[in-house]
Amino acid sequence: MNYWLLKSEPDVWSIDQQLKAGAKGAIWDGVRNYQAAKNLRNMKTGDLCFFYHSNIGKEIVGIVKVVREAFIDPTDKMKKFVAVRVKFEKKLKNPVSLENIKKIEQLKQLPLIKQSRLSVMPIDSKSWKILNNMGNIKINYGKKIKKKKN
DNA sequence: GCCAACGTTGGC
DNA sequence: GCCAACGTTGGC
Repeated sequence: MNYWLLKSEPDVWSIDQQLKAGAKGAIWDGVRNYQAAKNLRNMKTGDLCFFYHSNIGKEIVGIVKVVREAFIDPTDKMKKFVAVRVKFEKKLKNPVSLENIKKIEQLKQLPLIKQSRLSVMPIDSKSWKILNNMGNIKINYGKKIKKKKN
């Protein structure tokens, strides 16, 4: 099983829209970058992907599962690029922000940080675990805790 | 095949 | 809204 990260601008396609798409899932199309497309081609049914909101939010908000492996992107007239189908798996209890990811030494090597424009990327299993923990357990990442007034 | 010009993505 | 970092395109 391999792990991935998919980026989407939430005003174009968000985790909530993915949720509404239900068990059949939705096509992940529109990728027009060879490196990203190569990653799509390497996805296998059952692989898990983080769902990242770019631009607005800049955080990992959930997890989706690959339910159909790469096929010709129906929106690509040239028929050069591929799409996959993914279904909603879950939302993270605490979205993991880019800001916090950057604070973790082991995560600084991720393409998310190093290649900010790549929209489909592999996530090694160690990083996957770290990010999952960050998403499920509330941790204070070096920020001062806001004290309650009164 | 090189590279300048242009277009796009995405963080800030 | 700006701009850095990429990717792509097209003239040569």
